[in-house]
Formats: sequence, C-alpha cells, structure tokens
Amino acid sequence: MISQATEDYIKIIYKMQGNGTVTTNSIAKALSVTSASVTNMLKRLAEMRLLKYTSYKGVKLTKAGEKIALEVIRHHRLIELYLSEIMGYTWDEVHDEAERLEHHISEQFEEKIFNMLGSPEFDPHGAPIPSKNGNIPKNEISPLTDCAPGDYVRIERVSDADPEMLRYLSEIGLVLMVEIKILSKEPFNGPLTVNVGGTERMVWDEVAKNIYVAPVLSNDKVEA
Amino acid sequence: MISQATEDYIKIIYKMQGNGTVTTNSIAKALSVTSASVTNMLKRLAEMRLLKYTSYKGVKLTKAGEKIALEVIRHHRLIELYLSEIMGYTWDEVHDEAERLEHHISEQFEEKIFNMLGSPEFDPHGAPIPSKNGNIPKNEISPLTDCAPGDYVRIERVSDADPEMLRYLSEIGLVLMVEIKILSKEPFNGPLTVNVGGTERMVWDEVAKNIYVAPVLSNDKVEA
DNA sequence: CTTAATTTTTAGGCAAGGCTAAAAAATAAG
DNA sequence: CTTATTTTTTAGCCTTGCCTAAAAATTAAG
Repeated sequence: MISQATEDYIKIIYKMQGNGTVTTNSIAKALSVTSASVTNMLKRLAEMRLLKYTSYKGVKLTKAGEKIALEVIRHHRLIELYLSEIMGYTWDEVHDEAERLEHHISEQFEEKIFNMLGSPEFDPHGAPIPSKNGNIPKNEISPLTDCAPGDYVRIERVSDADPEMLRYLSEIGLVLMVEIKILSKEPFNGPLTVNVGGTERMVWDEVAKNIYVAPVLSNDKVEA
Repeated sequence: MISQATEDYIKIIYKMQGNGTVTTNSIAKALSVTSASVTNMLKRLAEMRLLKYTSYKGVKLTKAGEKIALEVIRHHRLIELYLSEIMGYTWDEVHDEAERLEHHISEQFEEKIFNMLGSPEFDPHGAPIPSKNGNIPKNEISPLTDCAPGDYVRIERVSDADPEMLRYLSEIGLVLMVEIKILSKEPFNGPLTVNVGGTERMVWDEVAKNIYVAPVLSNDKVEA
C-alpha cells in the first residue's frame, strides 16, 4: 500500500513540475516541512522508482509517479465536485474535505461518483479532472491579469487554494462561468476594473491572479 | 489529532466490552496484531486517559474513550447507510468502504449525510446508529438460534462481519425486515427450517448466529 | 576568482506502531 | 502444593516520517 505522505509528495511535485524546476526547498515550503525531511523522502521515493532524483539538481516523476499523481488528483477533483453538486457544499468548503478523502476512497467509490456526476470533466473551480487513463481535458484559458480593456471574457477557472478568497470572490459575483467585461487596467500590475452583471468592480493583482478566463466568442455574446 | 490506530483499538475494545472481559489476547486476535503490540498500545491509551489498564487484569474504557468509540461507530454506520441508500452499494460492499472512511470524514460531512438520510436510527444491517450525544437506539431483538418451532419473527439485524455470508443471506432471501416462520429445529445446535416468502429453507448454526429477530405481533401479521 | 550567501544534504534523534524472542505472571492439572 | 500450560509483559529492534544542527555544495557578489 502507498502511504498518504507518499501521495502528498507525488501530487505536489506533479503540480510544481508544471511551472519550472522542482527544488527541495520549494517542496518543503509547499508541504510545510523542513528541507531535510524532503531530501530524506525524495531518496525513498527514488528507491520506489516514483521519481528520478539527482542530488542538488532536482527531481522528475517517472511514468509510475505521474500515474499516481493523476489518480490522486482525479480523486480530489471528483470528490470536490461530488461534495458541491450532490451534497450541497459551497466551493470554499470542498477543498479541505477532498484533501483528506482523496487518499481513502476505493476504485468502486470513484466509479460510482464519476457516474453519478455524469462523467464530468471539470471540478467546481474549473480544474480539469484527469480521466481514468490519465488524459487531461483541455480548455483554452489565460490569466485574468493578461486581459486588456475592452476584452469580454468568461471566468473558466479559479484557484482553490484559499477558502477566504473563494468566499470573497462569490460575494462580489466572480464565480465560474460568469461573463465579465474589462473596463480598465492600470500599469505595473495595477488594479483592473471590470463589469460583473452590471456592477463595476475593482480587481487588484492579489485577487486577479486567482482567476483564469476565456474570451467570449461574439456569437455567444449576450451583451446588454 | 487522534490516530487511526487509536480509533481502531478503542472501537474494538468498546465492542468487546459488550460481551465479557476484554483481554490482551482477544484484542490482538481481533486486530490481527501480536499481543506484545497490544500491551504496548494499551499503555499509551491509558496514558491518554482513554482507558483504565491494570497489568494482567484487563481493560476498561473511560468516558472519554467511550465517547470516541461511539463517534467512530456513528461514522461507520452512517457511512454504511449512505453508501447503500444514496450510492447504490449492496449490503455486503458497504463495510470495507466504511471501515476506511469512518476515520477521515469531517463533522460537516457527518451532519450532511445524517440529514440527507433523514436522521436515521439503524444501518443497512440493522445495527443502531449512536446519536450525536451518544444515545443508542434500542430495539428488542434476540438471536435466531433462540427461536422455537411455530415462532413468527422478523429479521431485524444481521452481522456485517462477513461479506460472503451477507451475499449468501441475500441469495436465500434472508434480508432485513423479512418475516419468517420457524418450522422446525433440531437439538444440539442443529439446523432450523424456516419459511421465507413461501420457500422452505434450512438454516444451520453457522448461518443462524449471524441473524437476530423480533417477534411479529399478531396484529401486524400478514400471514397467507 | 575569491568570498559571502543560499540551498541542499548528512548525521543523529524522536514518536508511532508494528515485530520477535525471552521472561514473568496467572491459571490449570496432577 | 507443585508442575505444566497459557497469557501477558519486557526487552530490543525495525520502518515511516518528521525534527534540529552542522557540513557540504552551489550560486551570487564584489
């Protein structure tokens, strides 16, 4: 059996591989453990052939490691969606519960919720749910911070890391699938102003970097 | 945080307290660990004030220990019922899944499923679900092995220990709430014959001791 | 290119929770 | 009541994962 600690390391390494080199320090920070603990664990994970580890250099998951990462992430996102769709959790509540349960559900449980949810592709924050065989549904999104005044976009994904932030976003109407218009943008990572359902909102960098959007095609547009 | 091992020990001790003295050996057997490991753990549990432990004598849960036992059992039985009622598990499948999940659900999760299930009192095997404050719903049941020919009874509870047995019981129609008539009974723990939905079945000791029943009151009776 | 700062690894410990083998206590049998 | 058997405990060891403090390697600065 594969331990929870192992799954947590593999998952975080997988996620970090997406944006640059994965260092001992960055893993330590992400998991709130010391670097010494990480070095120690990396050696064991390398021995299990879940990753390649070269001292002082960095780390890269093997096929086997990636497989585990994708399984855990699939569990996490399916559970998040299940909690939100079937059990009435709000989107700021699902992450913590999923974080524990992802390690303890059976294949049968996974299949049941997958079917109950109608073979879903995205979780309540818009994150793609890897398929059973490891395919990741694609959607074309870009950071809200990249938008320019005049853009008309739809919110397609938000970071699920901070529940506080998610509650704030709900409050001001910045939820999934909502369409917004970029009114203005200040230079030097300055705040944007956007139109959300008729209300003008200020969205500064700290907030904006949690949000990813896709352009609304003109024939989809239902502008007032 | 209280560990899974701790919860498992406390739960099994609570269950064994019901039928006699709880010894080191019996715990060891129930958990499939060595007696040495049990002694070791009992000392730690005693230190945590979850039980009283007197060397060579035996063990008794404290109030704090019982509280934990009841919480875990509540989780277990609620989850079993949820899996069976909402997710379409069969009654032989629920135990193993619940056994893992019981340690990892939040209070919020517990409350949600409790409400979704309409404040239930019994799990899919007829076992009582302890209430939040530790009350255990009562029902008057006795072992099927105590029945005499001519008795007309309803199956109120079955042991969930053995999935194979549960599948067998379903097959021959001995499921919860079914009413049966005792036709005959051989001495020396010999087999009973019973009438189940019109069919005559033989139920020998090995099977019968998993089943608990209550007499059907004559005014409830819908006999053919 | 040498020194300073940072990152990573080593070395040594600790707590949980298992294990085996041997000693001690309790119980049963003669 | 003494011996044999069974049960329980002790002693000592192992693995997983975490820690701190010190050493070594890498990277950055002057």
